[in-house]
Amino acid sequence: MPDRVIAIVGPTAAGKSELALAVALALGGEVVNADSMQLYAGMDIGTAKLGPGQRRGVPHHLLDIWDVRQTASVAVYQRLAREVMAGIHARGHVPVLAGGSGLYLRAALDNLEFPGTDPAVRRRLEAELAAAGPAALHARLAAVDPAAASVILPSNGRRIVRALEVIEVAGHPFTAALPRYEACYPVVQIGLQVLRPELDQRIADRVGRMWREGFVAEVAALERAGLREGRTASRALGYAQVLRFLAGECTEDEARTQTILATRRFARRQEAWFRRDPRVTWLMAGTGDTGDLLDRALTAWAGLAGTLPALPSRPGEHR
RNA sequence: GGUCAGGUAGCUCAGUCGGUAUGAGCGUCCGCCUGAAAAGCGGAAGGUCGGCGGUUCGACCCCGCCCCUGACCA
Repeated sequence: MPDRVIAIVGPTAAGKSELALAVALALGGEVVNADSMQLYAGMDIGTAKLGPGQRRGVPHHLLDIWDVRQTASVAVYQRLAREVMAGIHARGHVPVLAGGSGLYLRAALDNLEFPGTDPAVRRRLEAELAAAGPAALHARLAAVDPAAASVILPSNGRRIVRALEVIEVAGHPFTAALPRYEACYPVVQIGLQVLRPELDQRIADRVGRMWREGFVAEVAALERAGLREGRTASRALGYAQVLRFLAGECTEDEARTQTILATRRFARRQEAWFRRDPRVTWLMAGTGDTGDLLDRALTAWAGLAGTLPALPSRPGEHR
C-alpha cells in the first residue's frame, strides 16, 4: 500500500501553517515543515513559526533543527524529510508537509537527486567568481558542458559555480533544468491562493505584528549567537534588513519598510514557482474562511484516496 | 504681491548647447531556478517631457502668457 502525503503550499502569509494544523487534526496527521527558514532555531517571530503552545498537540517536525550559523542545504533537508515521513507512515499517520520553499517541497516529494558537493572546490570556484566575474566562468562552463552553459545565463554566477562544482566533483555534466514533475509518493498538493491586494495587506500586517512582538530584539539576540556568520540565515527576509539597521546602515523604519517590500517580491516568486506545477490544487483563501478551506482541502484529499486502495481512516487522533 | 528654483515613466530623478526620449534606480507584470532557494538570475510593459500660444524646415530644449510645487523677500 502506497504511503500518501498531503502538502500545503503557496505564498507567504496565505495561512499555510493554520490550514496544515487543521488538516492534521482532521486526518490524524503530523506536520512536516517545508520552510527553509523555520528550520533555524531561534528564528521564530520573523518566520511566523507556530509556537509549541499553538500546535494543539499535533507533532511538528523539522523545526528548530539548525543553528543560525549553519548553511542550509536542500540535500540534507531532503534526507531528513524522507526519514521523518517514513517514521510518520510507520506510525500509520499522514505527513502534512507545509511550507513555502518550493525547492524544498520538490526535494521532499519528487524524484530529485542532488549531486555531491565539496566545500574546498566550492570555495575555490567562488573565489574565482569574485575575481574574474561570472562571464569568465561561464565561458569555461561552455567549454566543458555546453548544454548546461546554454541554459544558465552568463550573469548568474551562483548557478555557474554550482555547475562547475558538480562537473568537477561528480565527474558528469550538470543537469541544468529541473526534471519533470514526478512525485515518489501519492500526494495531494493544496495551493493556497490569496488575491494580490489582500495578500499584500496581510504581508504588511504581518510585518507590523512582527515588530510589535519584539522582532528587533529577536534579531539582536541571534546576532549575539552568530547570525552574521550564517550564510543562509543572515539573508532571511526581515533578518537581513534588521541586521542592517543594527549596524547603523539604515533607520529602523527603513528596515521595516524594506522588509515589507522584499516579502512582497518573495511572495510573487513563490506564486510563480508553484503556479508552474500542474499537480497543485488551488484553493482561493478569502478573508477568514478557514472552516470552508478545510472542507475543500479534505475533499481534494478524498479525491486522492478514491484513486487508491482504501486506507483505514484515523480521524482526530491527536485530540 | 516680488525674486529665485523646479514641473520628464506609478515614485525619486538624469538628459538633450533645437534634429524621432539610449534614459537610470525603485515599483509593477512575467519568466528561470538540482547541495545558500526567504537565496540567485533574466525579460517586458509604462512618458502627447505642466498647459496654451509663438519663433523655427523641425521645440522636451528658445520666447511669451498661464497653472502647480518649494524656498526666500515683502
